[in-house]
Amino acid sequence: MTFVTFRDYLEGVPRSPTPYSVDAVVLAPLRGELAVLLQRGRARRRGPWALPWGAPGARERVGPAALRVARAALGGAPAWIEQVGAFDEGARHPSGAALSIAYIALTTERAALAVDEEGEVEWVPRRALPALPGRQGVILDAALAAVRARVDRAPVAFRFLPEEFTLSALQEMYELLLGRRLHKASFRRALHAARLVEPTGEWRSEGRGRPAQLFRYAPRKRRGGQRGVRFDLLRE
Amino acid sequence: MTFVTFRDYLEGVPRSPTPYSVDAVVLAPLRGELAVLLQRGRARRRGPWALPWGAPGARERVGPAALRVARAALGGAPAWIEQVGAFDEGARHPSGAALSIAYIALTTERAALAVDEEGEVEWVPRRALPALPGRQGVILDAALAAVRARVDRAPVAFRFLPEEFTLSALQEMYELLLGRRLHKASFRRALHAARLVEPTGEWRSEGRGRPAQLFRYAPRKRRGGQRGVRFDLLRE
DNA sequence: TCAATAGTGTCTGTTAGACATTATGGA
DNA sequence: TCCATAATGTCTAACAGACACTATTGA
Repeated sequence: MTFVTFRDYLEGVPRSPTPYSVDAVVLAPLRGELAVLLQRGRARRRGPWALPWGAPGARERVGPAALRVARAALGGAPAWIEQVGAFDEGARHPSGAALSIAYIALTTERAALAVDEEGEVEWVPRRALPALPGRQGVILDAALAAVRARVDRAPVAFRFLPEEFTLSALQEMYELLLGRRLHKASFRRALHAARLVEPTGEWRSEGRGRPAQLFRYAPRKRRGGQRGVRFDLLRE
Repeated sequence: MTFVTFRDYLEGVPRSPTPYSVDAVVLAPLRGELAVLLQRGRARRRGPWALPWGAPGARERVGPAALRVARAALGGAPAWIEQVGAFDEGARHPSGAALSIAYIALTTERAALAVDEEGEVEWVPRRALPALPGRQGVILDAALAAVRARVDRAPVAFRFLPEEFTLSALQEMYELLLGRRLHKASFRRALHAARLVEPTGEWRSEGRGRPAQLFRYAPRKRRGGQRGVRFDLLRE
């Protein structure tokens, strides 16, 4: 590996050199698939694709820095942002940082379609994702695994949907995130039992078929704790 | 201003004040409770209690650094170590680092009892935990929450047990981690259905009562995927 | 013998999944 | 009218939890 000069390093990216970078895995549902927002490699970087990243300012905390990076890539605020972890596997980060803090940022399909893909960024469907070089490949894999793992732990699915949504749209989102089909009646039974949504009172007619009632995310306190131990969820 | 080279930058920066610390939440079952290994505050620190922490060396990666910190506190290797995340909340870390990478380290009761508590460290039961000052309080809370969240996702309970264990011991461990009682027959039914353990063929007689068969952790491939969506696990 | 713990069989209420049916719009 | 989608009711197999019972050791 050839080291560039510190001058190049300073001009290249971070204003005050920080020892760690912040990397954002920006996700959205797009045409029935989960898609990741990738950007063209910056100047002097070979790889054509990279995760959006940045370096926190001297007094900037990593959370706000990640939000800033995601906003810059999206051209607007994501609906949700959450840390995945710290990574220092493999070769150094493109920024030269020894350590990289990874975040997942979620947004709606509507916002995803509004992104200017003529610019530096582009939505890449999960199935067509390139193998990102070095550490960013590890981060991307970990982020996608984290989304899947958190689907039934946190209201991740709702972050991908607009304020008001149909139950069919919600079910499709869960199916997309889980990668398998769900049973309609069971899905709705479990959803209502969990008291996670409430009807808005409005109905939406999209093309043919009976109009669907609109719901919003409105979690209520639940009586009783969970039961049993779900050994069937155990993974190595 | 004279620009140094990137190489100088890399060698220079992380040496004296490291920009990030590594903090270990070392956990073990102890006398029927989950306990955390805390250490007396270092020189020039006021707080009587702190999480074991360290600073990664110039070329040391955070994972090995965390293992080193946990080993030093325990006087031996933990059975398991896993990253929780990166934290920069609140006031600076005792080390002066802006960022702290937190790990959970698990070990058995046997190893916990072998720790020299006359030294700098001491096991503190979960119910008696002091409110750690500043960022370490956040890290401790997050680590305990992470353990609870990962119980039925990863074989966390097994990491707290020796190689060979009785099913009663395993159930007690799950009850300790989940904070609630489990039903014996259901527990065993679910456990065997998940094909996670296999009998060693030996039996252990501890005091009175019928001897218990010993098992080891031996996960086997499971047919069929999980069902349903566990909305009852959803948390804000 | 009793006490204590291990391990298993059976019953029952609950529920996930399957299936069927009704409801309501557009073409 | 037919078709497509929404929404819900009913049936059943599977299962979690409760309970009871047997098994096997030490005191």
